[in-house]
Amino acid sequence: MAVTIKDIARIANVSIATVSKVINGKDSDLSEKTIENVKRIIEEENYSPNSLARSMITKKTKTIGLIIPDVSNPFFTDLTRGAEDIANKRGYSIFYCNTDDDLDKEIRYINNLIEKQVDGIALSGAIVRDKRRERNININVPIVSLDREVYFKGIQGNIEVDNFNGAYEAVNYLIEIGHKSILFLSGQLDIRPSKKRLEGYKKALKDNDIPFDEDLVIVGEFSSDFGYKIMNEMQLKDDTKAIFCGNDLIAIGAMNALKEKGKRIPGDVSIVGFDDIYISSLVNPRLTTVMQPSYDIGYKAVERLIDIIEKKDSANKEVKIQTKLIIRESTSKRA
Amino acid sequence: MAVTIKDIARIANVSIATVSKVINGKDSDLSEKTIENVKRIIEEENYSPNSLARSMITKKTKTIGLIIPDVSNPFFTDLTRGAEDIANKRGYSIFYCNTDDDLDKEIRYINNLIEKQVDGIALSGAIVRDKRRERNININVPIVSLDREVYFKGIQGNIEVDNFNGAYEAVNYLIEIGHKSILFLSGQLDIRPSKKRLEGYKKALKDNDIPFDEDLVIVGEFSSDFGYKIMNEMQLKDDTKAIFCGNDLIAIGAMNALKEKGKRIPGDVSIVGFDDIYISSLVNPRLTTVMQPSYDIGYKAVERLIDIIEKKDSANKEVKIQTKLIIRESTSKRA
DNA sequence: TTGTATGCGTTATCAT
DNA sequence: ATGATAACGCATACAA
Repeated sequence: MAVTIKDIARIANVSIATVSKVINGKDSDLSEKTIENVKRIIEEENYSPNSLARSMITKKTKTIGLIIPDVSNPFFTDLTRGAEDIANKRGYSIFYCNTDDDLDKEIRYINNLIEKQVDGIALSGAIVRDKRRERNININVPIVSLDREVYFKGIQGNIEVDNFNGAYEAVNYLIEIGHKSILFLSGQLDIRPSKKRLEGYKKALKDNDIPFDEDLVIVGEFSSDFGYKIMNEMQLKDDTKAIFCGNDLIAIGAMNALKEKGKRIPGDVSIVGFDDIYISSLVNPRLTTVMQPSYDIGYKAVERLIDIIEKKDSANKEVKIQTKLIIRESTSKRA
Repeated sequence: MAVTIKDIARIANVSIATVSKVINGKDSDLSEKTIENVKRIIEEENYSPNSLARSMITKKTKTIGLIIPDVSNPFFTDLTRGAEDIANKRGYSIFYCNTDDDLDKEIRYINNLIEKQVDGIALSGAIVRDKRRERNININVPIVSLDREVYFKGIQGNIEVDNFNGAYEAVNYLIEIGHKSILFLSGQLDIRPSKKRLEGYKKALKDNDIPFDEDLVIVGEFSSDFGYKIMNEMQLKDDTKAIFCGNDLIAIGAMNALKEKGKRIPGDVSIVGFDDIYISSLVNPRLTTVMQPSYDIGYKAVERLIDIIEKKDSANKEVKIQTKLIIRESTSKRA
């Protein structure tokens, strides 16, 4: 049996109210002597308050849920780390949950988190959504959505990366260095970031008077496998010497396939990724890419969430995060 | 105000005891009619039980803590994923915590988890330990330690990778293909895995009648930076054409530095890593390495922990996990 | 300056 | 077949 506040009270010869007061620092009207005494006994008895009991009364658990598709995806691992850092700094604990982009699993997690009385949820939704179903689900804690679009009732904030502009800059850069025929290897188009990247791609072409060629857009998954396989299967048109990829994994896969085919990068083909995951600067040649500050995204999302929970809620509930084009070695002027 | 069991009872015109019974499936002696009725109202009212209140009574939170140095380290991200998968499968939630290899932070997390009444903790300890201090800390929930050695009282299980054998096989392989002078770029020697790898390295030399040369062991950190910098600073002895690295990040860093210096891999230098993180098969040349099943490690640790919590505790509390040498392209016969 | 009493939402025991 | 009630460990309003 763990020692409780009652035990401390008994041993210290005071009431539990008194003990409670010193535990919570509300000891302004207690005598120095009792405070010291109680503290000593708490120490001696190795007393640790039961936060469940406390939460029953305060209606706060100092706990939040973080729901993401998969930590193994480097983008989300950094995001997860950022989330934990700010949570810890603010005195919150994180329940972390992987949905594998499965909406059912996501909803089960949400229900579980609500039962566990989390103070709020940071959610990066599964790829395929169901507006109808989501709108019927009542979530009674603050949620901030992260990067992806969700339709639950009561979303209280949104952290969004400027994917449009990120893609625009990347493609524009490719055009600047002489490329006109640019292949776009996209991830699933169901999620907003993909749509925005496609829009950015199109806009950059348009602004440079290059006609859009739909054969140059191939939709797959956000994996190196997709990049590798598609580059193995398909034959690049003679004049397309540049590839813009939906993320770095795709880019790295594509790069590997191309290298195996004897193509030189960037000599024969220029490649740009998206994300700037850890390995992109470790790969050979080092990858030119659009950096998304994934750590910051997690950090800011949770910071925002906690602000909402604690009503420190500032004005703007939409946070837009900018990307940055990192030019490394996988791109070069078109010969 | 959230709807409680009381509200359901009132609306259904039954007692809270009855409602509680249907919630928990203990309805063997309730009439079909009331069961259906209560269920319907629970549905209608969107009732969600408060697990805090439940846990106060059952003394179980169905929650465990996972403490690791850093999710961003690819080894730990996979481990974290494995941990979550089994936890979820068994109906548990995970509090996840990063210590940055800081023992103080680790202990703060442990205390916090205990206050939150976790049913158990899976712990991969910080690098630098403090036996004296740890032995004074009383942890009243089951802990299983993961990969690294810790000294808290009440450790109830241990998942350990056979680092000795992993290193032995790797070095032995290098010797088999003709290498005699093998540089060892080790991570911090404070943790047991590093010590074991060093032992394995030495043993392989010994078994092949190669004298141990302490100049060939360099201790740094488990980062690509270390590998990169050390290979930039130092001059390889003429006859050392093989490097065994404490992990893949070191190996990749070293490989990059060497390539920049004009060395060909594996033509001029053979390199072996440790871990088999995701990127090792994406890098060029693809890295020969000692695979640690990091996902399984997390999975089995938490599985073991839950078994202990639920007293399904089978006999052996020590789980030893085997490594596997993955031969890829970064190694070749010595010319 | 300290203590008493109530209640948080549930489960579990024991009546009825 | 159903219900009344104690108990879990704590915070808080109020009394002393």
